[in-house]
Amino acid sequence: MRQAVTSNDIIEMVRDAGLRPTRQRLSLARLLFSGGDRHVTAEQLHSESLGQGFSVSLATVYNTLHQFTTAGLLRELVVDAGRSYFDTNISAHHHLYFEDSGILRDVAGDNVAIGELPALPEGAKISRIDIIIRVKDCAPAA
Amino acid sequence: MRQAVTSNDIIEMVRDAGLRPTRQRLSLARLLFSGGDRHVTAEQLHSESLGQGFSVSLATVYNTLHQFTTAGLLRELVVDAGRSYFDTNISAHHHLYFEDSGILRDVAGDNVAIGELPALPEGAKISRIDIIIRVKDCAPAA
DNA sequence: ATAGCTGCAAATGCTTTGCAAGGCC
DNA sequence: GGCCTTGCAAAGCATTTGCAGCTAT
Repeated sequence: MRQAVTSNDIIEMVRDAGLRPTRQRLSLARLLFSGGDRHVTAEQLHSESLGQGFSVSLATVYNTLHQFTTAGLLRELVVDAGRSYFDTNISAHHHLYFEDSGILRDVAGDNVAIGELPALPEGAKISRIDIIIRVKDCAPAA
Repeated sequence: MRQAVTSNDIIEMVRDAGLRPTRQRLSLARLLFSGGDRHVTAEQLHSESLGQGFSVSLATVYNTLHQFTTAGLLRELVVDAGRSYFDTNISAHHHLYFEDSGILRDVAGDNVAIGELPALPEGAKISRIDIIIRVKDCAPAA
C-alpha cells in the first residue's frame, strides 16, 4: 500500500503527477492518501474538506479527482448509474458492492481468478478488467 | 437464446412479467426481443421506436425498461458514469466494452472463470457478479 | 368501472463548463 | 509576469416524478 504521510510526500506526489502543488490539491491529496485505501465520491470528499475547516469548491473537487485519476493516482469506478467512486487503491483488485448501503470493499486481486480470456479483436488492448461482486440484504459491520 | 418472434409470444412475455400488454410495452418488447441479443440505452430505444413510426415518450421508455428489468426480462449494466445499458441477454455472461466506440459485446460466461470467491460477511448474498473487460484503441468490426 | 398506464413537462441529481479573480513558478 | 488554478454560478445530461387523461380488463 502506498504510504504518503508527510507533507513532502504529498507535495512530491502531486508534483510527480505533473500538477502544481496548490493548497487545494494538497489538502485533497492529504485526505485521500493519508489513511489507508479509500473509496470516495466527489460529494463525500467535498464535505470532508469542509468538515476539516478548509473549503474547496465542489467543481475543484471534481477537477482534482479527474486529474489524479488521469495521472494514475486514483482509479474511477462506476457501480450505479450516476454515482462515481474514486478508489485510492490502484493495484490490481476487485470490488464487493453492498447494494443496500452503497458501501464498497476491496477484494484482493488473487481472490478472484480470471480463467480463459475471450479472443480480442485484432489491435485491441485490455485497459482494465473490472469485477464487481454485488451483494444484497446485509450491511457490512461498518 | 430466448426466441420470441410472434406477437403472441411477446404478449405472453409481457403478461407473464405481471404487466399489462399495452401498445407501448408490446412495441418496445418487440424491438428488444425480436432480434438477437441487444445492448441498448433508453435513448437508443426511444429513437428506434420513433424511427419505426410509433411514438413512445422517453419517460415511458425508461419506465418500461425498468419494469422489464425488475421482472427479469432485462439486465441493467453500467459501464460509464451516466450511461445505463440494458441487456436482453439475461443468462450468465460478461462484457467486453470498447471504450472508444462505446460498443458493448457479450462474452460467454464460461470464457471467464471466477476462481476463489472472497469470504462474504454473514448473511450477505451475492446478487450478481459483473465483469467488464475494458478495451482500448480498436473499434470492433461493426 | 376501475386500477393501471402513458405522456408531457417540470424537477432532480450528478457532473461539467465559462469566465473573472487568484496563486505558483 | 505569465500561465495554470480556483471558485462561483450557470449550463448540461441522463433520469425520475407528478399529474391529468387514456386504456386494458
